[in-house]
Amino acid sequence: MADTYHHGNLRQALIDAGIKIINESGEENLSLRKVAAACNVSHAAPYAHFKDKEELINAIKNNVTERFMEELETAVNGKISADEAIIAMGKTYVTFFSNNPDYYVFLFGKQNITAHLQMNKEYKNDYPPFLLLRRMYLKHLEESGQEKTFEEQEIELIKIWSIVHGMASIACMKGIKSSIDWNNLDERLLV
Amino acid sequence: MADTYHHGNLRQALIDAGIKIINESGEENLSLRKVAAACNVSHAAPYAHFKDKEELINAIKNNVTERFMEELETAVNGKISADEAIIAMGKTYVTFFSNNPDYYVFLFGKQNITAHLQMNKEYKNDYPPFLLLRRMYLKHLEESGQEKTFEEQEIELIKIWSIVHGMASIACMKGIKSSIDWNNLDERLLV
DNA sequence: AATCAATGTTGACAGTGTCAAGATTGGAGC
DNA sequence: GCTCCAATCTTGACACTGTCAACATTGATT
Repeated sequence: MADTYHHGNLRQALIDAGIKIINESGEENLSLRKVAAACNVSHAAPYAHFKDKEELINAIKNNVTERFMEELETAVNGKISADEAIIAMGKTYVTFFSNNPDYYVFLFGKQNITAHLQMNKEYKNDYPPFLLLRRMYLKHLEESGQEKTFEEQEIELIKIWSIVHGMASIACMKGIKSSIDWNNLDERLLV
Repeated sequence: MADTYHHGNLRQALIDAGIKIINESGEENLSLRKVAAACNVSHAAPYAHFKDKEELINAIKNNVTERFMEELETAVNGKISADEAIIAMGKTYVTFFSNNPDYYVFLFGKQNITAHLQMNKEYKNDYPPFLLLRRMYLKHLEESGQEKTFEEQEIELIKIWSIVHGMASIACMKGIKSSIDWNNLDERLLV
């Protein structure tokens, strides 16, 4: 038990402990009771901060997504053209999950992203990485002087994202990461 | 309890019951005890046929993969050129998982495909859909008179597969299925 | 007919998510 | 300072899970 009855910032401590457990032994090893124990707190204490096990997991997802977004934004910053920025995003996307396959499975594994967004209360508008991609894509259209309907834009966006997402998915698999680099990514992203 | 002490073909019955449960209420609702109960059999009976819960799940995966392969092969059969066949495969791939999002999450959700292959004892060589794609791709190279090293082939193959896999992944998400058709799939698959 | 390996049952164990009831606390208002 | 309340945490319980060991039943082989 902790020195004080009240922990201070148990909510964030639970999230951090959860991430640590996932990194060390995978999501299947994450239990509310272990997370609580890691924070020196009784097994039902998390229920003061999270309605569910699911709600804790979503909080962790948001936390990981924030770290991901930081990398994406540094990759995009400094790039002059939108085309460069999109390619850089794609590479960062793939690299990030290559380096953290646990995160990939954790984020996209059990439930699809749409479901994740629905659960997500803090990010009520959209999935942040996707928003960033849309911004860059609109810039790309502008720079290349193309005109597209909203519908066309959305479809093209989803396709670009599908490709990057699929590549990341594959890149996470064992053995592939080392033997492949996505150097002609641009040929496929911007047709 | 069943009429007879010995069930007859409990192994397959367990697999079928497992698939039914997954379709009706998702994988998170699948437990050994429920599967056993669905077969009118005691809670420990599955252990005569599967070492683990994981081993039952892998058996179910193989079963679903077989059904998937049947659709892929009918899609490919009858196509004259390899290019047509590859596009048809891609569309079937996306359509199959659009129609069965539960299967997608189940097959590719928790563990990546490589891990799935390692667990898989019956299909010791490779993942069948990937083998089919490789056959078609080699035919494509032949037909278009291209020469590539083995290394180049493998990389290109993985990239094609990444794209299709990513598209299927996206297509599984709610709302997207209806508003998008991958009609210019060919522009991306065979660069 | 006897025997054995395969198959199925029963009972137990530790671990899980969840809830209800109560204990402890910091802080707002007096 | 004191009271009181809402937030936080503990304790104890419940049903459910995967897994194992010990035992029961069976079909097939010898």
